[in-house]
Amino acid sequence: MAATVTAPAKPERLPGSRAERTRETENRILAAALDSFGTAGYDATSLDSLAAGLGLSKQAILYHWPSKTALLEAVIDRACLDLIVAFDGVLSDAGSGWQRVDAVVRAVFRVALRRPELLGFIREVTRLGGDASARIITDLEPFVARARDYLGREMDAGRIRRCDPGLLFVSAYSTVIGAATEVEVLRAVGVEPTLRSTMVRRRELLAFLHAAMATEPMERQRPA
Amino acid sequence: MAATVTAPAKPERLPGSRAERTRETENRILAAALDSFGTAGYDATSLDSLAAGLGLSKQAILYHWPSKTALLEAVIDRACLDLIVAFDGVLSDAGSGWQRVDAVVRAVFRVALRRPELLGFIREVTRLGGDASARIITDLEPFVARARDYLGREMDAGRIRRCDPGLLFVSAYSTVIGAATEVEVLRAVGVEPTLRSTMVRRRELLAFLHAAMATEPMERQRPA
DNA sequence: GTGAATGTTTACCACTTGGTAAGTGAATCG
DNA sequence: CGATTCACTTACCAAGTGGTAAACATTCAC
Repeated sequence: MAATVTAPAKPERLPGSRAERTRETENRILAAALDSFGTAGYDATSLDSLAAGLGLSKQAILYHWPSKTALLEAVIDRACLDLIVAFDGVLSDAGSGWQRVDAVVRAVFRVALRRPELLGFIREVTRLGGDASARIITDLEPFVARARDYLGREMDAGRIRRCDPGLLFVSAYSTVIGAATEVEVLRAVGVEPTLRSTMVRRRELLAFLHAAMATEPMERQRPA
Repeated sequence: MAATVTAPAKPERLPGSRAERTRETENRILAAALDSFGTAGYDATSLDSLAAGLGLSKQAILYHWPSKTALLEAVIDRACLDLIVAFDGVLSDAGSGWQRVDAVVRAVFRVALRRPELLGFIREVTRLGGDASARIITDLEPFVARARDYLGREMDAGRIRRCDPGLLFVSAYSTVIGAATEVEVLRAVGVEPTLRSTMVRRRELLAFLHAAMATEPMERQRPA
């Protein structure tokens, strides 16, 4: 017995103007590419599989971007935009002193939990090197500059141990990204990536960072 | 005028027994693969290019290992062996307390300078995930266990801030590996990877780690 | 409604990939 | 010496790669 499907067979027409629909398509492609690039890796992602996952043909992708590397560049810009959006609030209105570092670390872990592919993608791009790395660095430059300036100001205020802001930034960056993304390494030391352990890890990391950077004793954490 | 080449045209026969020569060939393949996997990446390395760089044909490689993944596994074992060799002395006879961490960090930077592809390869394998990650974790397990035990003992002795040894290990691992390998990120903050800056970076990182981990003030560094 | 722009598909291509099959010359062994 | 094993090469293949060309359907502008 043939089931009578209520929904019509072929329409599947999304609402909105043509421009809106194409923008929507491009967004879907960018999101899927970001996900696959960030988890499977750039080389391991073929345009065919990418398109198949979206119910499109490869040439649909190549219509919106002329080549795979052009798509990569678009994904880089998108990822950086997402990052800036995710951190902008935190960097702007979070209080001064250690609260700010605390807020940033929390934001990183939030991103690592909700959008792990985003951090994985950043790491993947820095691994690819070449033009891709250059582009991501350019995109995030104002971001990095703000962080470095902040660290410099906090040092001047005596709240953070004085040292080279750039190098301190790299140390903190590696530590945070590593703790948030090195799932395999965590497994190696017997830490399963559960939600609970992630929270423990974050607290542990904050203690680590505070001990490494701050000069004042850690303030009381915000009440649970 | 044809130059009279003193060396005979075709012999190029390496000395040693047949077994020795094949072992030599396998070592050369493993070294080249480790290098390419660690810098260009596993996916970006084709057996053809690998063989061409060695003056061999691809099938020569497939003679010694039945597939590319089998070669990867062999390279993983080799890389872990190299790592253990590079660190064994340091972990055994280095003094107690903070000197030991100090010695380990120095060893990591030594490796990062002399054999950057080795650390890059470790990172690449943890990125690949799956069986490869499992294998590297198994290979390095005794190593990690020693490090964790050491951290635990130092905590008991009150020389290192008490916390979860596994998580502390991950933090220290990410920080050290990141500082040693994240060249692109370093460039982003304006740190060019020169020898001089590397030494500064190492000192900076040691201060960072010491502040994060130790309970006692840092001892005088060994005289230059 | 008509024609043009737009988004997408089918068809195709040159090239590279990991891997197989068969052959070859030298080293080794009886 | 002769047979065999060994290390390796040439020849080849099916599958997949990024990318091009052209046809097609839909939507928009007029």
